[in-house]
Amino acid sequence: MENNKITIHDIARILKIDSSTVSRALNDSDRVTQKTKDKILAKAQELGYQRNHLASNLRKSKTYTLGVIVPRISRHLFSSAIAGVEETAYKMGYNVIICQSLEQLERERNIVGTLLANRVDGVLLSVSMETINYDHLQGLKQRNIPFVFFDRHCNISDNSNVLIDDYQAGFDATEHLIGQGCKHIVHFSGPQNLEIYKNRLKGYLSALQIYDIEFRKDLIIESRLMEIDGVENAKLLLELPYKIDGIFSANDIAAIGAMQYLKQQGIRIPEDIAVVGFSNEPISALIEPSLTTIDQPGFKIGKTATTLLISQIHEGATKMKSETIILKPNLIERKSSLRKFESGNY
Amino acid sequence: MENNKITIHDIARILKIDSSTVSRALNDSDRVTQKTKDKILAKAQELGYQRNHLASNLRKSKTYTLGVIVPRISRHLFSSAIAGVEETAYKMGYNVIICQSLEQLERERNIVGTLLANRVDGVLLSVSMETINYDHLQGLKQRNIPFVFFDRHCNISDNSNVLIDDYQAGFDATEHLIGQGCKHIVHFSGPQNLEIYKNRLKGYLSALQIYDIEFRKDLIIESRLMEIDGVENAKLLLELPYKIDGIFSANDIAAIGAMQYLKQQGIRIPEDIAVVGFSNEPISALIEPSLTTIDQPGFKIGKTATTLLISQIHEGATKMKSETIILKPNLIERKSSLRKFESGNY
DNA sequence: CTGTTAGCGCCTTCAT
DNA sequence: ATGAAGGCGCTAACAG
Repeated sequence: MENNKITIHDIARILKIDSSTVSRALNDSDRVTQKTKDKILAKAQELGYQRNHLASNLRKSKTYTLGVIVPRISRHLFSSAIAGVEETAYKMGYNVIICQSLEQLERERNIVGTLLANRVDGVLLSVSMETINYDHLQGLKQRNIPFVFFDRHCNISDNSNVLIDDYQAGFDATEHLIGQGCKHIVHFSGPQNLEIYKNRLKGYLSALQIYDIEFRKDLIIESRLMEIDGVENAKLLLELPYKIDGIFSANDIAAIGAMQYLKQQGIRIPEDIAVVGFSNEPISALIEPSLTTIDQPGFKIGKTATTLLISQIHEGATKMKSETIILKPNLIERKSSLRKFESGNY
Repeated sequence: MENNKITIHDIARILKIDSSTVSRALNDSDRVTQKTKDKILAKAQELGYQRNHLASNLRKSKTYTLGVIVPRISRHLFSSAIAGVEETAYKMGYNVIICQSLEQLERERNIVGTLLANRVDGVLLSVSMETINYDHLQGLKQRNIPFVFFDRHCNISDNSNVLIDDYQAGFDATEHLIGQGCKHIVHFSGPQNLEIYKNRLKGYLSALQIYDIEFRKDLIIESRLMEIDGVENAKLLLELPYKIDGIFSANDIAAIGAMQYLKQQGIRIPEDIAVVGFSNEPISALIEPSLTTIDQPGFKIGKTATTLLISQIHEGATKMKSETIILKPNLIERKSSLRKFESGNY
C-alpha cells in the first residue's frame, strides 16, 4: 500500500457498481440501500480509502477553511483564542489559516488578499491598532464571505462581533479601587480608535461619577500600552500635582512596567498605590498578588466567534443577519499568586 | 463583479487564444512570448482574476499545506515557534494547519490521521509528554510525507530535527550557579522520555563533574514541571539533609512555583538560593531579576524547521536525507527586569 | 511558441 | 435505488 491512491472508482470497479453510487454511499445519502451502503463502507475501510478533499472541495467550490487574523499569535489572549477557534473549527470539519497583522494595517490588508486568494469560507479577525475603518474588508463583503470580529472590533455598520464587556470591566476595576479607598485613580488608556479602549475608559468615567469622585483630565494617560509605556506613564504619574493612590491600566503589560518602576522608587504596592490591570498575558497571575487582574476568557471568545461564523457560513448569502455577543471578564483579586498555571484550557 | 468567477477560460475567450497558453503565462512559463504574456497578465489584472488553488492543487495533487502539531498553542515557546512557521511558510507559498496534542498521545495519533486526510505536504511536530515511540507516525513514512521534529523530538532512526542545545544550556546553567558560589544545586527535571529533559540533566551532571562537585542522587527531583510541582519540589528541597543554595529548573514555571513558596518561607533569592530556569514563557522576563533564565529562540526554531521541511518536500521522495540542526539558547542574567516586552518577533 | 486533448477525484443533475 | 454523463478550474503531455 505504497501511496494511498484509492479512489471511489477503485471501489466501484471492485464492487462492480458505479462510482456515483459509491460517492452517495460515502456521503451517507438516503438514496442508497443500506445493504449496498454497508458493502461499500466495508470495502472502503478495507482498502484504506480516504476522500480527496481537494477534489471534493473543488466540485463543491467550498474550502472548509476559515481565516483568522490576529495582531500577534504569541500574545496569550490571542493564542488562547486561537486554541478555541481550532477546537471548534475541527469539530465542525473546518480548517484554519492563521495570520498575524503585527498591528500593521498594511499587513492586515495584504492578509485579507491572501485569504481571498485562498478562497476561505469565512474570516475571524481582531483588528490591528492601526485599523480605523474597514475599507480593506470590502473584498470580503463583495464576495459574500462572512466575517466576525472578536475582541477588537470596528464600530461600524451591521457586523458580527464577539466581544468582552469592556465597559463593565472598566467600571468594576475602578469601583474595586474606590472600594480600597483610592481617591486619585490614574487610568492608563490605549489607542482610542479601538473600541475596547474607549469602553474601558467609559467604564472608568462612569464609576468615578457614580461614586462622586471628581474627574480630572490629566489622570488619563494614553499610550500604546507596552511595557516601556508603563514606565513612562509611571514617571508622568509621579509628577502630577495629586497624590496618586490607584492605577487602572487598560492592560497588564503597561501595569507591570509601571509597577516595576514605582517599586524601584520605593513605592509600596498596594499599600501606597493599588493597581488593577486587564490581563492579556498569564504573567499577571504569577506576578506577586499586588496586581489585581481582569481576566479575559480568550479560549471562550475563540470558540464563540467560530461557532457564530460557521453558523453564518451555513446560512449562506441569504440574509446574513449580524449579531453581537458580549462575554463577561472576571475581576480577580489574588490572595496568593500561587494558582494552577496549567489549569483550564490555557 | 458580484462573485469573482473569472477563470483562465474567460481570459482565453476574450483574448481569442487557448486557455493553456493563459495558464502558462500565469505560471510564468518560458514557453510564451513576452508580448502575449504581458497581454494576458494585463487582462487578468483588469478582470481581477484570481487563480483557483483548489483546481490547481487537485491537478498537481499537492496541497501546499503543512501540518504543525504542538502540545499546546498558548505556550509561549510554541506560539512563538508557530509565528516563525507561519511567516516562513507563507513566504514559500504554503499554508499551515495547527493542531494541539494537549500532551496526550491519543490526541497526537488522531491529529496525524486528520493531517493525512487533509493530504498535507509535510508535518512539523513537537511531541507530547506521553509520546515514547513513533508508531503513530508510520502513516507519514508510508506515504512519504516528510516530517521534522522541533524542540521536543523522538530519539529514533534517521529523522530530521531542529533542536535546542539542551546539554550545553544545562551545563551553562549549572556552571553559572557554581560561579555564584553554589555548593548544593538541586535540579528540577522533567519526564525522562523526552530528550530535552534528559539532555538538560546530562548538562547538569557534566558541569558538576568538571567543577569537581560531588553528585548526590537526591538532588534531582523529577516532575511534570507545572507550577504546583515547583511548590512540591521546594518543599522536598527544604527537607533535604544539605543546605541547598542553588536550583537549576528545567522550566520556568516550576521554578517560579518554587520561588513563590520559598519566599513565603522567608528565604531570600538569590542571596540564600540562586535559581536558573529554562524560559518557556515571557513571564520569566518580568518576574524580578532574581530568576536567571535560559531563553529559547522559539521564533527561530519555527523558521528553521519550516525551511528544512519545505526543502525536504521539494527534494521529493528521492533520498530524504535526515538532518539535525541545533540552535543555541541564551543564558540571560537580568540586571533589571525592565526589558522591552514587545521587542523582536515575540 | 501555441493549440489540442485529456484528465486530477469528486459530485450532481438527469435518466432509467 | 442505481447508472450514465458531464464538469468544477487547472495543468501537462503531445502535437504542430
